Amino acid sequence: MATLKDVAQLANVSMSTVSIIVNGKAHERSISDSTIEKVMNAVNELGYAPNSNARSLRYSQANRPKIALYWPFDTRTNLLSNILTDINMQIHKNKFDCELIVKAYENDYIEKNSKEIINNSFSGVIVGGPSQKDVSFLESLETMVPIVLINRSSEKLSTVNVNSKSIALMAVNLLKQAKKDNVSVVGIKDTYTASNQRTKDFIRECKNESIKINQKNIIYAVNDFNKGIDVAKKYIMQKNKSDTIFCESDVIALSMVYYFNKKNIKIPSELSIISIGTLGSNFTKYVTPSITTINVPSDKIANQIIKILMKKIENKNDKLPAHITVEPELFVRESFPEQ
Amino acid sequence: MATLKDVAQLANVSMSTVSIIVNGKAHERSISDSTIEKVMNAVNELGYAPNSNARSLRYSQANRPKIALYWPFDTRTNLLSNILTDINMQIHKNKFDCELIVKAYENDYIEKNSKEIINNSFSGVIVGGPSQKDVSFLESLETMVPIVLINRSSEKLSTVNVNSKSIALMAVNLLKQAKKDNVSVVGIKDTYTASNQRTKDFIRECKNESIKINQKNIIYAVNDFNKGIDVAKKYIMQKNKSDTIFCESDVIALSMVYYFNKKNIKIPSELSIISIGTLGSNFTKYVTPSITTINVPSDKIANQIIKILMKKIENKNDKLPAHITVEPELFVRESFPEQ
DNA sequence: CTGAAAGCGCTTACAG
DNA sequence: CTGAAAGCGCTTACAG
Repeated sequence: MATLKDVAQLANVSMSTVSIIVNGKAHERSISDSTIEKVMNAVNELGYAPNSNARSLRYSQANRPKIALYWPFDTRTNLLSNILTDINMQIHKNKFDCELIVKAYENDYIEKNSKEIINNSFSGVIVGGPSQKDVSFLESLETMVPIVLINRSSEKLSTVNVNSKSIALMAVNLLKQAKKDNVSVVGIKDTYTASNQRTKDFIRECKNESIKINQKNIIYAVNDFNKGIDVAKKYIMQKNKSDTIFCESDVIALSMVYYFNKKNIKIPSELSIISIGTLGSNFTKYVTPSITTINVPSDKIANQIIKILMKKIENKNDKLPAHITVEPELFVRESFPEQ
Repeated sequence: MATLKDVAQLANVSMSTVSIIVNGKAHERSISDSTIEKVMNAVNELGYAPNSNARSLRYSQANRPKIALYWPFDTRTNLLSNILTDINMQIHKNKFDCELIVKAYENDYIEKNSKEIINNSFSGVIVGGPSQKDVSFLESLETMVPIVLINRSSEKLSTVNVNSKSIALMAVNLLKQAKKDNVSVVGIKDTYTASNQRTKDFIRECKNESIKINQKNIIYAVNDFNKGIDVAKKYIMQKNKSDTIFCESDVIALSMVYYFNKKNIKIPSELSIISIGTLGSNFTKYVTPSITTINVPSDKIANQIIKILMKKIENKNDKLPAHITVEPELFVRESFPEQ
């Protein structure tokens, strides 16, 4: 990478002159046109780009903490988009004077980013959507930088999780109130995480309350907007199907409901649906029928993440990982019968 | 802000020692426990935080271009969330080795951020959702840094816009094919922008094609998920209502359709609906009935933004603002009668 | 109109 | 076990 010095040498002028020209102050400082030309030629020849770190250092620019949000780069449709928006808002609300840097990473390969994490380039790191492998890697890192995982568990790193058991209990309560004792389940197929914790918790709580779930009535699907169609088809083909579906993701539930409408299956009279919500509650509120969801509250998650980081950045001695659990939010709507 | 030097002085040790300890290498370098304690006390007393610019400079860390995305901090539900996700993806796809920094700003007050923009702290700046005032301010800035505005027009700054006229033409074509010659319009009420360009364009094109729009059949509403309810109520109360609605935002269209369903107004046989789509096409695809939308393609917009910035960062001489127009995408669905 | 020098805050190779 | 010094790349006040 060419530096100011290189440019100065090539153009046969001093570094000051180059600096002035590169910063667009040539005329203000009445640099001669010939010098400007010489310098700009050198700049282009060398492909010079100023080093922003040096610049910022020189400017003694407010040394704001830098927070990095690592984000699997192919994530578009889930919780993470909301969380990013909410992190942005919470930084503002908490008047946290920091710089938020969004870094895409590839699942299973967050180690490629290890150098910048260890180097303490950041004052805090938030990791969304890590695989098991990514989590293990991050845990192995010898770094002072506080790392917060979103919806993952770890002994060593801080975590903010939605309370998976609460989700299960909320769902089970709804079932009990409506006297539903037999449920079909739609779970998410995920390559990168030992996912399905929420579905597992739900299944366990159902057992506790003697709500029946036939193994054959559990359908797994990729968390994709279109997959609800397949899921609905599979559901319809089931023998001994239950009249109730618990769905791990509203992303799937949307198209599922659409297909049931098409097939004239009446919701909720013939079929009741509860879904976990990750999209933000507005997206399931105005479909017909509106979908009863137990929502993962991205705003609360973002808020807790920011609080943890602010605290740990404030107090370096606070080395213990924080583990915060956030409660889900129930939205009772038309897809599930009123008690 | 305390520096390493301050800590060293207070702890009565050299800067090297402080640096080693602060970086967690105390044991590896066998620093005595008493020294560690002295230093950590000083660190805490002064609230020392390392200057990451100096650090990065010292590490000669890859001097990646920094791209700042300015974003009105209260924006949650519209296009911008998608664009951020897409910018992230496009950076990856284009193998653009840069740092993406997300900065929240308050509409009408982007000037608060002017210093960091002028300083060349960034190699490129993307601005989403600026008000007229913000645009004027940015235009007045004497800076070498390329600035790209999303969906705004400017002579001086680069812009990436969805082709508003194409949207209008697509909508008008649908109307003509379906022999609709009388339309109601739902427009967005926006505090910060001379918005409604799209609605204006649509109205103009309708005139060109002799499609009637009664002034009384134009309803304005804030772009909020719940506002479709009010809009639908107002529509229902209209005298001489048309049997077709053109809606400027799918955010509004969702709840509007929901309310029409409730009131048993049959779509599309009694009432046809076309909406501009900003949410991403999946969100209007699986509501019942699915909504015909003309979508603002956030992926294409993001792609163009990144291309402009890559080009301008590559070639400093390229000072002329780029003006890129991106074509909308039509999704014909159930809310509008098949031709 | 242009240059030499100081210094932003940090880390590391080296010396002791 | 700890310190003095060099240097990362830049900008600016000063000198001429």
